[in-house]
Amino acid sequence: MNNNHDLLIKRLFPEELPSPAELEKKYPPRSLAETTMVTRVAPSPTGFVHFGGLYASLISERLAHQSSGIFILRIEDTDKKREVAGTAELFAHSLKQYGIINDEGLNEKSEEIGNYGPYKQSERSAIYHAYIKDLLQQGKAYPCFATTEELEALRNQQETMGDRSGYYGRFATWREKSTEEALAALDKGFKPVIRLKSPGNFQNKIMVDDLLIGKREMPENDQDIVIMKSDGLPTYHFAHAVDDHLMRTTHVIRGNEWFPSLPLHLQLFSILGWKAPVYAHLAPIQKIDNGNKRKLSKRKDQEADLSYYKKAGYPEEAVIEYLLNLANSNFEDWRREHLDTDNGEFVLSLKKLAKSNGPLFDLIKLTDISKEIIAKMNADEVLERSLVWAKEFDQDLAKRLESDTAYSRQILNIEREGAIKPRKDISRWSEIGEEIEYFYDDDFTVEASLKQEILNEIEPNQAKLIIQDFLSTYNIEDGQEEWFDKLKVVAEKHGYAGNNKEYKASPDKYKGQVGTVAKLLRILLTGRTQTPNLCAIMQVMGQKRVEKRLREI
RNA sequence: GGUCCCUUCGUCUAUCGGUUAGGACACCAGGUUUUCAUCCUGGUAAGAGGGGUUCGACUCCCCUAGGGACUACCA
Repeated sequence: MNNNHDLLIKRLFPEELPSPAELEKKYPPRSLAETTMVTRVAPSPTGFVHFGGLYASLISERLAHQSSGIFILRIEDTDKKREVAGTAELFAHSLKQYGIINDEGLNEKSEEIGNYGPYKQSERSAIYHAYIKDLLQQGKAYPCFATTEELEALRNQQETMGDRSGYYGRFATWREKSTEEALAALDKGFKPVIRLKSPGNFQNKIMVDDLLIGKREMPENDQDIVIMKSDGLPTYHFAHAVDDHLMRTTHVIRGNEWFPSLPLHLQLFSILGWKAPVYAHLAPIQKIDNGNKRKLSKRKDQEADLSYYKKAGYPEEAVIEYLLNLANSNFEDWRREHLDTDNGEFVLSLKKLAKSNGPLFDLIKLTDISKEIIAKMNADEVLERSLVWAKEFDQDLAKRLESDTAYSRQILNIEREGAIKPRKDISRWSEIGEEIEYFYDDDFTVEASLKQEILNEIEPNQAKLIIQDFLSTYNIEDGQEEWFDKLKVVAEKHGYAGNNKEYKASPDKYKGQVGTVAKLLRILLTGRTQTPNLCAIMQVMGQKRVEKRLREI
């Protein structure tokens, strides 16, 4: 009997495996202070980076580094069916782009760093097998040859009978099978999964503790869950326990979809004889759909995919600040008091993390934050970053920006550097193209209808005279005040009030007010009715261009 | 069905038994500006419902309702 049991284990794991003791030695406890946190983010590489993944990464990284700790990127690629090649690299790269630096695991150069690796679960098979073999030897796990069909049938039966579904208790038939039966199944070429022989009782209540949710009572786990799939790879649950123990993770920060598995995970740690990490289960970012909230979903919501923000051209720090805002609502107070401080200096508090069931994603708030952030940038930065964006997503804009970078820089600097109130009208790089369009001559036109609109307000011949008079005194060097004074003189000469108050006081005395004259210039120069400061625009455009456009009347 | 979580302005949230329930975004109105974007001032707007406990409840307890998660050889 005993011999057969050994034989079974040998047939299951013929390879040479390290012992648990050796692994303990190879991955020793980190010599860190009590308060230091070791955190990790553990995405599964299924083709894209989820917005929520960035959120969890941000929180984990900040907490680790605020405590002089370690932040790890581990790749959970145990589901070979869903894996999409290159996602691990994409994740590492994205983290880096958003300024989230991991100390261990895959870095943005696709190198693995750190002494607690490998950090890809598919490369850790020997480690998982070592522990599974050990559990098998101790009789705490067993092979199960139940087929998918059998399990399906079991589920159906349980459902109709009103039983809890799952592989547990009297339903866990392979738990009771003899070693010989297992060997026979093996002989027939069947590939088993390995199940945990759960010592739990569903009737027992255990206390679980979560940093965000608090202490809660939950039933003990009695499910003989699969710890190793028939392809030899571990399931999430088992890999989590092994990896977070061996990597010496102190705090597991993850989505609260895992909260129901907590009794199971605690049981795994206990069976393996390890101290469980501290858990913090994060509420997922949600979206409203037909009046109901639901998690952001890759399939339905483009904003679930991080690449959406890149393509739309939101600056990375805007996304980060939005996320910080969701994480700690006092972030915006901090931001008001520290206008120019890097958000890295904000101290993130785990305690202040919302306990709600998940905030709704708010694109408008992101936009607002983004406008503030871009407004603070200088022209060089705006040029450089919009150019980087344009090269990837808008070739025409890139060409335009590069055609005369000094000119582009001047355009982007209008009402920016040195301005008391810098413009806050750009929220994403994708808006720059339209914003600066009219400064370039290649396809500049004034729509006929627009021209007509102003010529209905100012009679055409008079408009010509106004332009003539204006150009006769206009000097490109004129500052704001001089410029406007001259405009007023011209306006008044032609029967327009010099300011709105005068006009309003006696509208009958005037044909209009100086704003109407400005509108004439604005339309001829830019082809639109709303632009930044006209004087500044003209200075940037230059004497020749201004004259040419104004004479196009 | 079972287990568990959640519920304050439209949205994100503050309040940790005594507040005119505060802020931010959004929205509306007024003001400043040559237009717009700003900026300034003001405004609309909230404790799911019902029971307790208490001198007093958004806050503590219970019930109901609504929403969410999990219930795989997916994570």
